[in-house]
Amino acid sequence: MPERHADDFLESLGEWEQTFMNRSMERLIPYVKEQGLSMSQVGALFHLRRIGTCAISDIGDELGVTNAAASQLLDRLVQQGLITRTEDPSDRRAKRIELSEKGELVIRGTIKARQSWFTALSAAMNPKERERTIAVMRMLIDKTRKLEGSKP
Amino acid sequence: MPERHADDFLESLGEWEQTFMNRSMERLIPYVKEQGLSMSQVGALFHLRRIGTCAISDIGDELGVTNAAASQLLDRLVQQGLITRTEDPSDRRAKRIELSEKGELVIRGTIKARQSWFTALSAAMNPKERERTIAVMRMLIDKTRKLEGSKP
DNA sequence: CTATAAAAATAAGTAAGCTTAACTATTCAA
DNA sequence: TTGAATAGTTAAGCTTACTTATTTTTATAG
Repeated sequence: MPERHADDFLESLGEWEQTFMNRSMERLIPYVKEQGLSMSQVGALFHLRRIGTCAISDIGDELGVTNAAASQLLDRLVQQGLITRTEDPSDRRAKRIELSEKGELVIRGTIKARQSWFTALSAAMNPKERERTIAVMRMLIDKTRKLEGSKP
Repeated sequence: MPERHADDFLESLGEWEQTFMNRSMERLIPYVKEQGLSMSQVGALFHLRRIGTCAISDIGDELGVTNAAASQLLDRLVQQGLITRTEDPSDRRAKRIELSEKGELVIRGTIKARQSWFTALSAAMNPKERERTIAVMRMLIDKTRKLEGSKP
């Protein structure tokens, strides 16, 4: 009955998602707050990091908002020195949005905050368990990236 | 060199987190938008579901905001029929905040949206791989729940 | 060269989400 | 029973995050 296996798979993955998110958010929320940022801003920084240097409208598309909204959001990030906004030399109508060094540091900080509980989890496992987990994680990462419509 | 293993563990878990989040957000963002909700509101609903029936101030603590802010946020959710706010019979100063049926449905919808890519992932795996994944996930869930300061 | 399209910025207006401060209602302890 | 503490709401004011509509600059097709 492979059906059963498939259901168990969805269930355990879903439950893991819940557990994972709860743990990660626990530290992320106060960290973002103390950095004086909003969740939207952090979200935008992450999208930017993922898609790399891009135009204003790309961020808007990504976040599902109008270009006007994206322009304003990014403007606030420029003011905080988290991104740079330069003219695209190949099309002077467009702007190139890029993470600044400070922005990269903030992202690293949020990742660190989110993942701060990883070490405790690691410590609660023996080498064999860690090894099995690494193998499964790598497989999942690989398979997920190969899914249709996958982003780089 | 157990050090090496531990590093690999943190790295693969971190990378999985990134991949996972990207995938989950991709569908969550448009879903939340079309429901006419904000990310904050969805976040509040999830906290409420996790901690169960509670007081206004509990939500405030959870989200790291003042009671006034929590009161206003919850008021908007009451207006949308997503939660109920009733007087606590044992202490009439306090209110009992509870998810409504509609709120529960919205939560299920966001979970479904977030996890919509799970089936494609499952399909990309063979039974043996799924089995190994289930075992690892269950172990991770179990160990994470046992971490110090774990929430119910 | 001109008309049109495209990218971004700006203006004006709205709602959400936050703060502090003041206020109401209730509980509880001296 | 009075007085302090607690739970929540309300008011006023601010910023963020959005919208639509308009404007500016640049690119491109005819």
